[in-house]
Amino acid sequence: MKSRFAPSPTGCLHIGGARTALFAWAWAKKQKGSFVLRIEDTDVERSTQKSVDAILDGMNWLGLDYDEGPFYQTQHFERYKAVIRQLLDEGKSYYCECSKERLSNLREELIAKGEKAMYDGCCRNKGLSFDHHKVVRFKNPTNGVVVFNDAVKGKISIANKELDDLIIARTDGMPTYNLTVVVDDHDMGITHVIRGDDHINNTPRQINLYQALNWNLPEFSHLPMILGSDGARLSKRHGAVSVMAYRDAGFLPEALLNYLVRLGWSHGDKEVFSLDEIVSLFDLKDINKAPASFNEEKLLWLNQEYIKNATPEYLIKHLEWYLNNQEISTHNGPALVLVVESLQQRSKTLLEMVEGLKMFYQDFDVFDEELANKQFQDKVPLKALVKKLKQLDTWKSDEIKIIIKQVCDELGIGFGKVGQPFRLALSGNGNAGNIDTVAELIGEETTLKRLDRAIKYEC
RNA sequence: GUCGCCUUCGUCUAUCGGUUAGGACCCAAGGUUUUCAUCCUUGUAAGAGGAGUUCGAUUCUCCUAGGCGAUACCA
Repeated sequence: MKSRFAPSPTGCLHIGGARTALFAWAWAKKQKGSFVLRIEDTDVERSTQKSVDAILDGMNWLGLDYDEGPFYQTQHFERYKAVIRQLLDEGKSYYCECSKERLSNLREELIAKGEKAMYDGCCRNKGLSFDHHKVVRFKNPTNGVVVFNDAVKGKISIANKELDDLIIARTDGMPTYNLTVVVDDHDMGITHVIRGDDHINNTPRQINLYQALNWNLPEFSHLPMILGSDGARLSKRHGAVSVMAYRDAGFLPEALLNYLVRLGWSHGDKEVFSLDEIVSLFDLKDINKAPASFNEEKLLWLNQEYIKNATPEYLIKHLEWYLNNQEISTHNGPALVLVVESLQQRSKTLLEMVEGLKMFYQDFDVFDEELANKQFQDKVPLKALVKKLKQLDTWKSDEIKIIIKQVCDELGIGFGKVGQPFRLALSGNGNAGNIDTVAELIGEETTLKRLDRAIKYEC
């Protein structure tokens, strides 16, 4: 058994492509088969090396490892030419000299008449010979019905009269998509073609090609599309569509993968799947037929679940990228493991976590004005706090907590009246966890320094 | 326009003819908590519409509507 992911390098790896890759990958792993990565770069006009790299990076970040490839279609030109030659020799294809103008006029005419825009077979029986201005068209059967059993959609049938003679080689000799997929899927021994359902309409054409070549058909699985929140096909205007943009936004790859696998697939009521569980539980028969809308809130929830349950060490591994990016050094400060631990329950993304850990390693310039004017109005609690903290022997969170309580008791005020300004004094923005833990981690010197600054703050 | 595919809470989904139609996200309320967050409890909310088939349809069939896709010398 062998499946493949076959993106065209005309942009980065996007959400939809990643899910297609994930499903093809999961099915191959589940079947103990092989997963192939094939770059479909026959459109040399639009394909770029940058896109190839972006796709590879995305696959790598997601952890979708391939057993074979990456293969590049541009390296298979000779093979495609040979197949086209064979089709021509066997009378299953022909040269066509119709100009693009004639074709577009024809299209307009047909549409105006309310008919389906198709090539009219003008050159089909002309017996034209090779020349550099001609394309090669495949003689699609003119009658009968192509029927195939899609593993997710079920039985699909399209009449041959709805299909025209498709171009398999351009005027410059370059083969086109429908020919190259068939040739490569056959040559590589792909048994399961798993792709987006925008390819359903191409499938009967490809099946006709398989048959003309006397090749065995693979099994087809057409995945429903991923839509944006407005029901339109997911695109840039819905926000981030690139996989790497989610990395940049602080998502863990397994959270994204978990979210993606649940888009169009389910296993009872189970929501959280480890990579191993995805592989062992995945089944093509559980894939939905209907398109699904991308919902970032649920992704965020999953990401938080993963952050909460990960080990600090694992998070640090991922955090390093953001830390380097923002040039944050964590060497002069509390142990990163402890800081990360203190932030795990309160970070939806790694980016939030980075924001939260800054206060332990960097000083801030100003207090949040609105909060400071409120919290630092009354300096008495802070002054009392400082006085007592200075007398502390061991700088430990439980000791600090006791002191805060003492201040509360002495002044006859609630914990919030002391804890809140204390929190703001240390963080600058009020975003911090257990204040005693934070104070312990931040250290005596810095804590007292920041408290002093808070006391001097002029409302 | 034509062809194809699709249609359960706002969103992701369960249900393989008989259920008070279940779970998750979101939202709301309450509890725990030193704010927030976490955690716990509870709540709101769905079978596109219409015909059949059947003792019984969310589930099977057909029609309509809507959505998406394809109609490229893109993939």
